[in-house]
Amino acid sequence: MATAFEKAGSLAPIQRGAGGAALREAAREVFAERGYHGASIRDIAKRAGLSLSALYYWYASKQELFAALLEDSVQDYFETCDAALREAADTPQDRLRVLVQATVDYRVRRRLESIIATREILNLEPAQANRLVELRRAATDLFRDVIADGIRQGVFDCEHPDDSRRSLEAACNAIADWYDPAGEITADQLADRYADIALRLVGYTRNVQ
Amino acid sequence: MATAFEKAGSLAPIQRGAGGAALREAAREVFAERGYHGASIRDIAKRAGLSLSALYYWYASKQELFAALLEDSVQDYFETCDAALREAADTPQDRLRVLVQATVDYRVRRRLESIIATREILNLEPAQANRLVELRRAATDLFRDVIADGIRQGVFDCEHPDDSRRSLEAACNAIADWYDPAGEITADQLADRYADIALRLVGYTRNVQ
Amino acid sequence: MATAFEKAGSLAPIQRGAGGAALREAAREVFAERGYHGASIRDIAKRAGLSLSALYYWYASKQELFAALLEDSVQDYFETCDAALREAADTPQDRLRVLVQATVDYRVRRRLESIIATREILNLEPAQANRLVELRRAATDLFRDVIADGIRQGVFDCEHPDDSRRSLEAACNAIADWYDPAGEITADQLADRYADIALRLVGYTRNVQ
Amino acid sequence: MATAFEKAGSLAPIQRGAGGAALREAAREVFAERGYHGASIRDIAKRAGLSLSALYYWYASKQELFAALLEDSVQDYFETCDAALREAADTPQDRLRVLVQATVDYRVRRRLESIIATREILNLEPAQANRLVELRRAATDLFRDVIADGIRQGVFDCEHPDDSRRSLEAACNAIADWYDPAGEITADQLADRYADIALRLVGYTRNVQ
DNA sequence: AATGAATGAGCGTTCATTCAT
DNA sequence: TATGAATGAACGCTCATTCAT
Repeated sequence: MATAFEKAGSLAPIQRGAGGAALREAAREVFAERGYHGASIRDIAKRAGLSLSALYYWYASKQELFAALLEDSVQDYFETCDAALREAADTPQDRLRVLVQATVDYRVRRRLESIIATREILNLEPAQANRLVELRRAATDLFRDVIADGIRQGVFDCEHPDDSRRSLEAACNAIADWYDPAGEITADQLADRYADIALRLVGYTRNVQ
Repeated sequence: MATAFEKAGSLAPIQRGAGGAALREAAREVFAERGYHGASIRDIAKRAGLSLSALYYWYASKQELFAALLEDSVQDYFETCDAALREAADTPQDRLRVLVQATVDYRVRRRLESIIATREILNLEPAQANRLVELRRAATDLFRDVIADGIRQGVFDCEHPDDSRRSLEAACNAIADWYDPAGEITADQLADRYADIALRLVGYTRNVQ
Repeated sequence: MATAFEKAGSLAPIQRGAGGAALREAAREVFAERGYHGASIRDIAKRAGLSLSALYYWYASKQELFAALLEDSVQDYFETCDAALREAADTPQDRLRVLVQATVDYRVRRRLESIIATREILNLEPAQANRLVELRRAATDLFRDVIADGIRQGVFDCEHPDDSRRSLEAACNAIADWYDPAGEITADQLADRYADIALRLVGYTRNVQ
Repeated sequence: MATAFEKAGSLAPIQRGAGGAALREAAREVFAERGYHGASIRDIAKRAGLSLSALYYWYASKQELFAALLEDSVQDYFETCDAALREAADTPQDRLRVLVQATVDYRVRRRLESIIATREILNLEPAQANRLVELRRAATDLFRDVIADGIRQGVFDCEHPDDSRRSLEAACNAIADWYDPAGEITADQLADRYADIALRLVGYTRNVQ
């Protein structure tokens, strides 16, 4: 059973050598709360229970810490989508369904990083930003391809597929903004609902009506 | 009958004048490009072609300039929605349609403020933030009410109306992020497409199929 | 008559608008005492009787303040030499004599800058450093040319003119390190003595023996 | 008879060892390149191929490493001068000649330390600085005494012996700034030339003309 | 004899803001 | 209506140094 002290979590004294992980965790929270420019490295270090200079032992700069966070998270998203697709049945409707489920899962599981990545990617320095924009575009392409397949096969009815896709991605992104992990809706339930929403958006008619 | 706009109340009219307008215009751009904390009032004053001190003649602080921008923009949104609703036919499907069209129109017309309001509202000081969150909730209520009406009247088929509404609002918000005013899609075309998307999201079947 | 308060000089409150001059004066002293890296801009601002941020109103950076100091001083030296040569009689011995006198005058008159320029020029950023090295080389060329003339005309007897020149310049440079402006030797006396030293170094025999 | 070196006393011998030697070598270079304050012990440790902490095994502080370097070098200078004087003929002109040759030899052989000692002695803490200033004064006395002897014996003709001495020392010091060990002039050649310069400076006429 | 991890003080710089005119 | 000059607080970061192993 967690003691009050353990619940305080990030305020507990950090074990020697565990500074890097504590900093990443603190950075996640502070960047999500205050944004890149609003977050000071003093805040982050303090929340991690470390001195300011310890941050520079683990990361070369605020920017590098920030980039490590996003890189890790976006990579995770892409791999989550990829894995989901590999196990999906080979119909567009099922592939779209698992893609959305993977996305919702990711938005809930890595809620803070999602918020950061959506809101703050412009604050990455060009080199890193390009890498992540590339990865993000690859994820977008997964959606685009599945939708295009569905239309080609006649199972999706959708005059402006890009609008549907953009709406769908925006809807999924927004989950991170309002979802309450302590609330009553489980991630799985939410994933199912958003999969239904997705099929509506692309005009898949058979199992919705 | 009091409109949603009137219910939300109003502030003293924003001070107008050559310098003030130049500052608001510059602030719009700089806040949108770099975010609240990333934007410095030196940048804003310079872009407005004014001295740093002049900014303090027009606005008491960075925060007030920021708030004025958002306030102005959110009021505009309400007026737009209100006007649209007043002229709409009295069916849920038509009311939802004009609501979405008004929203899209606003997102395109006030693109930069939209981006700012979506991304940076956390940087408002509590008093102002509460006002705007209130206004925003009022906007959300317009959608909620219309959707609830449609369901009650049996013209919308929608198991989780809150999810549909949130998806719809997120989709509309996102337009500001990708829409290119110099591109080929006109705001009216886009508004129509998103009205269709809205009706799909709420399960309005008659004039879509 | 100077009051005790006026003597304290740099500690007196600075008149509004006079910050730039006070900063240059303070920088002169602190850079000379502690070197470029040893001098902190907080020290400089404090000695100038200004806040740290005021320094940044007048100069864009520590480096720029430093460069302004050296630029001004080296320029002064070059002009001093040039002016002296224009009024000198046209014999090598007289030209060398006024050149040395001008140099001694400069080393005494701008003692602190001399120390800084000699010791710290490597701490200038390349662009500025190149400019100053160029100016310095021009001054060195004045010496080189005069000595070469004297040898060609047979009035100087000097097997290794570059060694003589380097020794002479080093001797003059060093004056800034030990000269006490409050001591008994006047700058003019010193200039005469060093002119004699110069003529010995180049082997000018007629009026020395 | 106690030599100047013995009079100045000596410190405990510097600790020797692989790591320590590598550190001193690295420190020599880095201090010479960037000055005391501009050199970081991280740079020094890295150039020595050791960890930062290892530096603290060998030296108690940056200051101690710095002092060890200068101490070592100045002691070397004294031994060089002493040895040279012991083998010199007992005339002022020969004693001055070997003193200058020893000095030039030292400036060339210990070029980097020479630069450091000349430029950075102010950065020594008082205790150490006093010791070295004392040693330096002892060196100056060697010159002063020889010159005074020469004047007393009538072989030097020199109205302001202190100016001659200061010029001579400055000229020798400066060698470290421009001498190129890979160039064409050997240290011995240079030593001869500077010995001639010295005799000119003090007005020794017989074997120069 | 050496290391990886951490610290507190201070660095140069920028920030939003205010003062005097 | 504006400006030029100044401020105190905070920023991201580096410093010499120490601790635990």
